[in-house]
Amino acid sequence: MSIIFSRQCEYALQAVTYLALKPAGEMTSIKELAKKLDIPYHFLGKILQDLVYKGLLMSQKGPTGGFALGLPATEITLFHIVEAIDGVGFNTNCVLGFPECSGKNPCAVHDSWGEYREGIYQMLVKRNIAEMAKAMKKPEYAAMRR
Amino acid sequence: MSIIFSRQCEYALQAVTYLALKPAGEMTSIKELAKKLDIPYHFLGKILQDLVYKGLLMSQKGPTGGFALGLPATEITLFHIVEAIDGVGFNTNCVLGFPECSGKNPCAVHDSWGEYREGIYQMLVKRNIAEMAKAMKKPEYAAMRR
DNA sequence: TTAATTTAAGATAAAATTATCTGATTACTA
DNA sequence: TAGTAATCAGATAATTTTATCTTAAATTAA
Repeated sequence: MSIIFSRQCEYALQAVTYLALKPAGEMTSIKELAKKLDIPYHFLGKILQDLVYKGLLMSQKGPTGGFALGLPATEITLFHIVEAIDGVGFNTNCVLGFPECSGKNPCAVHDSWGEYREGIYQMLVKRNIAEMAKAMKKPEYAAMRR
Repeated sequence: MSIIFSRQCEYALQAVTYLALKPAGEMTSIKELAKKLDIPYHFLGKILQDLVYKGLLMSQKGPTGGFALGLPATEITLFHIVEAIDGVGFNTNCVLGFPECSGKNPCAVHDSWGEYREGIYQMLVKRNIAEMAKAMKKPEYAAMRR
């Protein structure tokens, strides 16, 4: 299957977006996130831990504990999350896997892929979680929030 | 790791390109392909079998046997190979994995991703193996052919 | 016809990713 | 202080992808 981001990364993007829909400062439990977003509980726990470690989220233990954004939603870009979970390998290697392909020795699609790659990169850098959350607020997305 | 095409798919693209560099009608063994392209022998065998089944390659058993293109190199597009190995899932689902995202209920990057996806699709459809092979003929790519 | 060489095919193994289980630690509340 | 609910952390399991092993079947050539 052709894919861009790992499942972990998709889960992370969804969870962080969900958190951005919450009132500032409110903590949300893994339980709620896993249930509403249909993500495996413990797997999600690991991912959130990772995001806390990277500073994108904050967490608190105990009753009333949970997770919340570690930065203002407008300051968390999609790229921050992708980078934290998947790393940035996607903008270095040949898209077709040719080991010899490089700027000096481009394969036949090297240049056009370069443009798309840069465009995608810019998309990730420019779009933040507040924007993602705003799109999710539409009534059609009600399922995500309840 | 962020990735677009599976490793199998990368191997397939490289092997077919290698075959396109050979004189028409000449058979090339898995052994040679695996060695020159540094791809695991038996794994490559499976992939080539698949491509034969899909009609993109032809094969012959016995001494002097091997694999060759099943169509003129100009008629095998990158998309043919990607489709045969990875399927076409990459141009249907939300790039960020949001289950509710669709044309009716777009996530914040739905539209821009749509443009890149279409561009990448066109790139795959328009570029054929003859073009890939031509790029590989440069001296810098000598490693691929010997 | 026999030996050698190659693909075909199925079983198995290894590695990576995804998912689950268990117990420890922390913190709130009654 | 005790109980409860939550994250933290490590081990384990399941699944998928990648890779290997073995044997069979086909084809060529001596």
